[in-house]
Formats: sequence, structure tokens, C-alpha cells
Amino acid sequence: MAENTPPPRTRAVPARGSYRHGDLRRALLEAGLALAAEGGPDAVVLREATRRAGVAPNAAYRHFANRQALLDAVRTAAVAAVAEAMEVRMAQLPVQPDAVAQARARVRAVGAGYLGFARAHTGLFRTAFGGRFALATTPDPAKAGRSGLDPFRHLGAALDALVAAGALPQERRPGAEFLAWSTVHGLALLLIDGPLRGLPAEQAEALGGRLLDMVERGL
Amino acid sequence: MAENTPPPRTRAVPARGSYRHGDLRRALLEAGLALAAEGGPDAVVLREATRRAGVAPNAAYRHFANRQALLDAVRTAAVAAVAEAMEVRMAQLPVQPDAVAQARARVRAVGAGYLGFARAHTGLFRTAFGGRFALATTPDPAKAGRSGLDPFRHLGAALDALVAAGALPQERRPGAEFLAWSTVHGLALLLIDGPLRGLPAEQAEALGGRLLDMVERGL
DNA sequence: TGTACATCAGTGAACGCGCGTTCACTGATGTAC
DNA sequence: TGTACATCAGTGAACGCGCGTTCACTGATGTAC
Repeated sequence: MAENTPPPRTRAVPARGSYRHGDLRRALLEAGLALAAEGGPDAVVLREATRRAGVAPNAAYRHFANRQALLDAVRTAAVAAVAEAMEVRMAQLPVQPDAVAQARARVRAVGAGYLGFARAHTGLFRTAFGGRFALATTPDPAKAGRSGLDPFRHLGAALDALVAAGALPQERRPGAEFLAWSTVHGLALLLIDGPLRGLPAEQAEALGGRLLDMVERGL
Repeated sequence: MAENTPPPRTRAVPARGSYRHGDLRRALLEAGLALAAEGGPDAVVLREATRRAGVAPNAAYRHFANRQALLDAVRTAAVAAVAEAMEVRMAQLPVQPDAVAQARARVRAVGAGYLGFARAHTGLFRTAFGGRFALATTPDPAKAGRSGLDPFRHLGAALDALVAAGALPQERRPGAEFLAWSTVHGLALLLIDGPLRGLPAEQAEALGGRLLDMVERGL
């Protein structure tokens, strides 16, 4: 870790749980998250998750319809973790007198949260956004951070704030989230899977900064 | 196809080839490319390639050390195909009196070639740039188009031309390829794997255009 | 020009692998009387 | 309060799958004499 982005959320140990195991569903989900963190989505292997939970392979079927269902649950949790990383950045933002500066800082925090998460929790990031992934048209609370917003909606809200502050013309707002997202998404992938893999943190952050400058200017 | 980006290069039928099969190496490579086109890198399965070539599974080992070697060869060919898609776009560029406009158009052609290839040949694109991929520091002719440049070097050359034309300050040049690449790479992935998947061609191109506007302004 | 020989591309059979998933089960628990 | 019972979370064993890869082989070809 050693990053200011948080590890994936681990809820407090819950009410006694069910039968034998205590709470196998959560144990499997957490094993799945650990696997995803170590090796991305392909590493979320049902048998290995049960192994880590200390349970027979088929016990998983009491809690997940199949391997895909487990993977989906892991992916959802990973998306929520990205949202939380963004929220951490935003919470650290100083209050500024200038509304424009404030709104810009918010957009940057969203982008930096995304990039920081990708670098700090590569496997989880790849699980969340690395392969085929969709965007529910109706918000899913399970994919949100504490604020109730998922990563995509954090970006949308930040861009709305930019418009409200007068820093982004209304007519450029539609579709702007996809332009901004593309940019940051691309750098994230170049940084974790592409030729920028292994770039020292300092340089990666500098590049991220320049990229966000570019988006600001270019939007 | 039905696109102005070319299909992956198929060299003219060569000199007689070797023993029994004629030219199993090429047959396997082409089967691998077809598999990649259909299902991305994971679909490049050694046994299936030999099946398509009409040959026993282990015959592949006469020509490739292992599955990874076949995949690498396929990936290299896919990268070259991206370079060619860029070259097609550039060749279509009208000559302009204004050097700045000319240089800008060239950068846009590189970006549009990348995006167009990603949409037209999704599986190949994903094979070339979808997963873990590196960038040889020394240019590999096998990854280049007819011009001898690979996709990354096409971008670099286009940016150099931008500087030469005076449209990009010298001091902003270093690292600019990574900013530009990130942007276009991200949109490509959003378009083929992400929430923008299935966007109608017209809208996808419009978004691509806006993105390239943004890069131009922002760089 | 004809024959013996070495080469080596492709064969056929088999391997071990870990995977997801299904089956009939068992036995600790909570609940109804 | 004590006992019978239904529930259903986790068990144990097994399946078929396609994969990559190894082995000892064969037989068409090009080449040397």
C-alpha cells in the first residue's frame, strides 16, 4: 500500500454470520478480492477462493451461482474501491475562495484518484476497468463509495461543478466525461500494462499532472 | 471490413515453402491472426491454430518454441497492421499550403488510424495493445508498416513535424507522445471494451474528433 | 544417370494440469410442539 | 423444559474439458557419390 489511496473496503466483522463457517460468502468475496489484487480478473479462480476460505470447492455454490457471479461481486467491490480513492483525494482538497479553482481541483482529484488507484492497486484496477466492463444506467450503490457515487458519477458531478463555476461552457458539457475519462483511462493502462509500466512514482505523477493540465486546457 | 483501414497484411504467396505442408509457419501465423481477430489474444490457442492448418498439434513445435512464441508473432503482425492503418490515413491526406495545418492533420491521421483500427479490427487491436505490451527501444521492422515506422514512431514523427511547423513549443515536446497516446488509447478501449462499446460509427467518430481537438488544444 | 543415405517436417499417442461444475450425502443448528 | 423434526451449509468424490507439451516414430525430400 504505502499510498494515500485506501485499500479495498473491509467492512467490520459482522453479526455472527450463518452456519458452520461464520460467513462464507464474505470470506469468498474477500479471497476473490485478494486474488484480483494479486493477479487481476483472471486470477479470480473459484477453487482457489474456496481453498483460501478453508472449504470444499463446491461449497461456493451455496453463495454464488457460479464463477462468474463471484467475479462480478469482486468487480463491483473493486469499482467501489476506486470511488473511495477518489473521495479520499477530494476530502483532502483545501477549500478555495475561487470557485473556478475549486471546481478544477475537484476534477483533478477525481482523475488523480483514478490514476493513483491504478498504480497502487493494479490488480483490482484491472479487475474493475481492465477488461470488458459496462456502466449501469441506473446507479448501483454497491459500486459507490461512502458518498453514494460511483467513479463515473464522481467525474460527472465534478464536471457539472465546472460548468456551474463557469469554467466549462455549457455546450461543451455533453460527452465531456467520456473525453476526460478516455484520457485518464489511457494513461492508467499505459502505466500499468503498457510501455510506461514500472515508471518511477515521481515521473508517473508528473505525467499524470501534465495530462490533467492538458484535459483542463483542452476541454 | 467495409472500412478504409486495411486488413492485416497478407504477403503474396511465397516461394514454394518447405517440406510437406508447404509453409506451415505462415499457415500457423495466419491461423493465429484469424483467431486473434475473432477473440483477442486469449483466443490464440496453439491446438486450434494447428487444427486450422490441418496438422497435428505438436507440428507447431517445428516452427514455434511454444504457444507464447506464436502469440508474440501474432502480436507483432497486429502491431504492424496498426501502423499500416495509420499510413493509409496519412496517404489520404491532401497536401496543404499551411505547414501548421499539414502537421496537425498528420497527427490527427495517426490518432484516427489508431481509433479506426481499434473499431474495425477489435480482436487484433486487443492483441496488439489490449493487454500487457512493451515498446522495443530498438525499432522492430516486423512491427512497422511499409514506411518502416511502427505506430509509436509514427506518432513521434508526427509530433516532431508539429514542432518543426512551429505548432508545438519545443519544450513541450518531451513526453508528448505519451500524453497523446494515453488519450487515444483510452478512448479506443472505452469504445471496444468499455461503456462506449457498440456506439454507432458516426457517434464514435464524432467523439474521436472531439478528443483529437482536445489534444490539439491541450498539448 | 542411378542409387544410398541423411535430414527433418509432420505423425500418433499419451501425459498431467487445474479448472468449473454436478451428485448424493451428513450433521449442526433453529424451531415447533 | 424436553424432544422430534426440518432445514440447508458445507462434504467427499467424481466428471469431462481442452489445454500445452513430450515422446519415439516415419517417410518424403534433397544431396552426395
